[in-house]
Amino acid sequence: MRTAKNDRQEMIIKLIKEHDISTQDELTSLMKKNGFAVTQATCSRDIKELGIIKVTLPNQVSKYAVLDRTGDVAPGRLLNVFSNSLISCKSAMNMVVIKTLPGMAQAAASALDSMHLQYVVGTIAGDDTVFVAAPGTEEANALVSTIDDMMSAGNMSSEE
Amino acid sequence: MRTAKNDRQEMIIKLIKEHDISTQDELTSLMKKNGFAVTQATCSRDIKELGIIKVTLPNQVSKYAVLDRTGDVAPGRLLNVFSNSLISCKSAMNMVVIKTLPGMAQAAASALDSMHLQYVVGTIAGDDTVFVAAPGTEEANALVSTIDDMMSAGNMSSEE
DNA sequence: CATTAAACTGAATAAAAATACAGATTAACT
DNA sequence: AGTTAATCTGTATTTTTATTCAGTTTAATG
Repeated sequence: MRTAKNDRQEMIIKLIKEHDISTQDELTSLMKKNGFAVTQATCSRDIKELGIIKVTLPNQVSKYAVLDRTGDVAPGRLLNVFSNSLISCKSAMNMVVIKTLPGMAQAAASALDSMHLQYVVGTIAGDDTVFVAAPGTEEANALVSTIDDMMSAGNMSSEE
Repeated sequence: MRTAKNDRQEMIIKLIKEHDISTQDELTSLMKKNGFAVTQATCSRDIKELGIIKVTLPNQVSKYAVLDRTGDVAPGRLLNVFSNSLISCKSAMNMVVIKTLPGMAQAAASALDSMHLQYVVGTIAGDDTVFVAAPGTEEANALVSTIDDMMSAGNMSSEE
């Protein structure tokens, strides 16, 4: 069921994505302009529920940003989630192409990101494929080995 | 040169990585236990400088976390929304990998697209990463320069 | 050195965000 | 419907964070 709260939180996400908002009072005003009668207290609660964060940009100005929630997991679990959803891993020039179970690519990429592996310049995920950019062909090959190792490590089905 | 401030900020990062800290007062106490006589005001300033954020975990508990900025944040003052959402920009062979604030990649890619820059063959965006394909390595490097310029556009004085 | 400017920091305070409390609304069940 | 429990939200307040102001230290230059 679609509640008023759902609509409100959706609008909050929309506004935060579209505008540079740096205080909850600002957000509250914007919400009112968009037809949502809310107070700062409610915005505070919604922001907390939605896991929205306040980031400080390099120019020392801060603003709210919507954070995707896959990021903060314990390392062990991370490796597990990652390795269990992988199907294959190959390199193509300086790119590593990882195949995952359907719908797992986002989670796998996010897990990979938080491992901070050497040579990973960046990752992009679709539904069942992750692209990883490496500096060059050599590094991409090295990454494939590393990831292959993790795939076998994760099969030792012991949990935390 | 290694200043007292450097040491202090390094310790702050260390403590935040190792402990679950949810207020600056907590951090201040921990700092004191580790031999750094600081006040909450200084912690606040350091946290801001370091781009450290406060995240709300899925269980609704919040804590500070070090946001990975890949170390190479571009200097200078950022102007518009596009450049404000960029964190870093590197090339890897013929690819340009752009890191953005969480949730900003789509917007950044779309903004980039509408600029019709030379050499941009195509872009694809995840949550906080944009891949840009260029015809070759040279062109990718040129693109990085162009984007770096945009990131520091509007700075008052020369670089630090 | 001496002088001036810049960077840094603490104490006090202002600004912003989170929450206790109470009333209102909704849900679930009899 | 009536009852109870749970969820939700605004007001007022507390808690937390950012900043102002003034004093200090550090750095740069004559």
